[in-house]
Amino acid sequence: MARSDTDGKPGVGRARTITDLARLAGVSAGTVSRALAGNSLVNAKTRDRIQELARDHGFQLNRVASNLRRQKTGVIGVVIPLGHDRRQQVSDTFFMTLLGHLADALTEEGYDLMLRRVIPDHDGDWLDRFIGSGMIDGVIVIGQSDQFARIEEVAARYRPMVVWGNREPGQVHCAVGSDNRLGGQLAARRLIEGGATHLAFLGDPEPIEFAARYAGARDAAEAAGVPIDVYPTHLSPDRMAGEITAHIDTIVGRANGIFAATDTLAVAALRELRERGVAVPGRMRLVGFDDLPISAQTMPPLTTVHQDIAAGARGLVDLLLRRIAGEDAASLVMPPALVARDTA
Amino acid sequence: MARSDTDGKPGVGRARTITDLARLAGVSAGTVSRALAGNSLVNAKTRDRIQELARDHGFQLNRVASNLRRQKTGVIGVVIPLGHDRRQQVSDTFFMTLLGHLADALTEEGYDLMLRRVIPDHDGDWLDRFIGSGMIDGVIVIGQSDQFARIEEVAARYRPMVVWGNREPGQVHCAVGSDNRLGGQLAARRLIEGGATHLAFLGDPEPIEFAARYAGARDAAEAAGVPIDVYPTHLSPDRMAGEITAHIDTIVGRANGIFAATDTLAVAALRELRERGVAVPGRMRLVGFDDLPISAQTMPPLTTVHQDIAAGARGLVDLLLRRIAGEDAASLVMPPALVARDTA
DNA sequence: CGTAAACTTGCAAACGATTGCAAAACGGCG
DNA sequence: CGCCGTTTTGCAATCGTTTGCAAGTTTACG
Repeated sequence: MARSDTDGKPGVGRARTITDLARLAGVSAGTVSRALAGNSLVNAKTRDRIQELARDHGFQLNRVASNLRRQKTGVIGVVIPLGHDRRQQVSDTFFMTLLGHLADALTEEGYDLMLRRVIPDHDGDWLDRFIGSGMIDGVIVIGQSDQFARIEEVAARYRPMVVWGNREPGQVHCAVGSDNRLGGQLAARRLIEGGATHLAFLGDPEPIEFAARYAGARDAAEAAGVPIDVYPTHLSPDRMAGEITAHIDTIVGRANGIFAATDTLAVAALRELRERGVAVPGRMRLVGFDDLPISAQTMPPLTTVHQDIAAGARGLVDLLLRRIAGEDAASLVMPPALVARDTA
Repeated sequence: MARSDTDGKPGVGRARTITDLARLAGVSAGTVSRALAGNSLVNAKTRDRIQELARDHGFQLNRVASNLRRQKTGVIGVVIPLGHDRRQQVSDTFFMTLLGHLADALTEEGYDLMLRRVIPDHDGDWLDRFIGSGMIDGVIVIGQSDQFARIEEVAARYRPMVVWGNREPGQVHCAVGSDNRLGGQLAARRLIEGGATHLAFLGDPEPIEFAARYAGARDAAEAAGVPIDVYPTHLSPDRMAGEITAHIDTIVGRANGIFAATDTLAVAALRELRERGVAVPGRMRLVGFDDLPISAQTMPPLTTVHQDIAAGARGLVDLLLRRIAGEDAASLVMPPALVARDTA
């Protein structure tokens, strides 16, 4: 890679390596390294002189070499496993928002973020490969997808890992997530208290998080002696719309309360209902899950179960850093909260 | 880091370095390296034997060492500069969606993605520091923010960089983005053709992309002899709501057509209007920009200017890879398209 | 002025993989 | 069996920093 020698300030070439800088300063490479690190072992005057020299020559430490030598990278891996047919998950608003907050929290702590999207079906080794690369100091897994078993297996021998998702009794891996079951209970209870006598669960009950939401809703429904039906619906934008359209007439015929596994689904359902002239919440009550930014903007504003995404991100980062430090941090389950707006 | 020697298959320890593997196979490290790389210089039988050994011992190549030696990392940096008071940009839906598609496109090409969020005001050296770290083979800058000059300066000496944003005449850096000015024209023309006689531009006209959208709208407004006022509004969720509430009464009093710089703003405005009982599009016409997934879900569905985000991401990646390969790829300006829904 | 203690510096060995070059092994053929 | 041309392999240098250790330089103080 050719590089002009006359960039930067006039008459001042760029210094590429610490050795270049050492030559310029008339000291050894070791001293330069210590000077740049602010190591107190080096004479204050020399240190300042070298740091100034580094600035003047636009010197940037080669972090790859540094990482190799120190066996630490200052990079946290964030991996999103895409289970079967959940292709679009990466652009799912919830995950994207979580990712944004993760970026914020990690930046705050001086870490870089390496994002990797994997399809476990194509690459059974996805977690080991990431961890073994030596490029990251720890890993955050966003969503358990259908990889619960593999995550457990890896967790048994690799400490610096935390997972966004559900916590099962007796599970090994450190997870951060909402109490999905409780959230489901809150949602269903709200619908029932508002007068709903027949519930519909809108969403794919396969993924473990959604399964928990459904289980919670069923808890509440059974306690109140109210029936609840499942209407499986995918999250990917291309399939979602059609599936909801297909479901909605049946739902309107049978139920008077909908619990959507996600606000994304709830918003779409709300639109379908209003297009058909079904009064919300008059004729049909509706509760979502997530409390995305859009949810306050619908007409009428959506009643939903709030997850504090920013707090979740901070929790993930906090636990991970503690595990990197060797501490044996435990899982974190965050209580969801019902946000009562106007759809239920 | 202590590591048990009995992980994996029974009786089979883990091999950490290529040298471990070499010892096990009874060959030299060089041969193992070549075998794993599938290099034809090594005997086919030896190669297979070594690869099997690697599998059995759960061997993972240390990519940090490999990167250092090869002077290539297989990682692309994605950096989001947050200009003054655009703190929340990272969680802005548009950027998040773009990021998701970038992750897809880069994964497709076998690259990893390193995400970095920077605040240029706090760190004037943000671009050089990222580039000089040696950790990335190229960089994608998401949004020019108020850093146009610095990006230009860096582009003059660093090739593998592409930027999402506006293209100015004579600009050095390689950009991919929509023709914002044309988009603005489309929006304003639509409002005017629908009968609007006084326009309002909702959004911060400072960032260069938004400035271009406003300029386009003014082109169309002037051509039609229609006045257009600017109502500066920030994008960060905490400030946005209040500012829009403050603006909306004035707007309703003076104008009958709103061009919002972003769908996010449009959706919020739509809500305010409906809350006040202002008929849309009857009394007030409204056009947004971006065509986010939500925009089709509002009531009534939002008329907006569509940007093909997925295509943009592919364009960014494609151009970057060509530049990494040494080609001198030029900027890409994508035509926006008006999506006529029901608000104008 | 001598000596011990306290600072500074340089040297050289890592970190783990890749690769040019030379040596060794192999196969074919006269 | 000897020689030559191919394959295969090993050796050792290299990528750029960091850091333990030893050597060199000051400083302090009796």
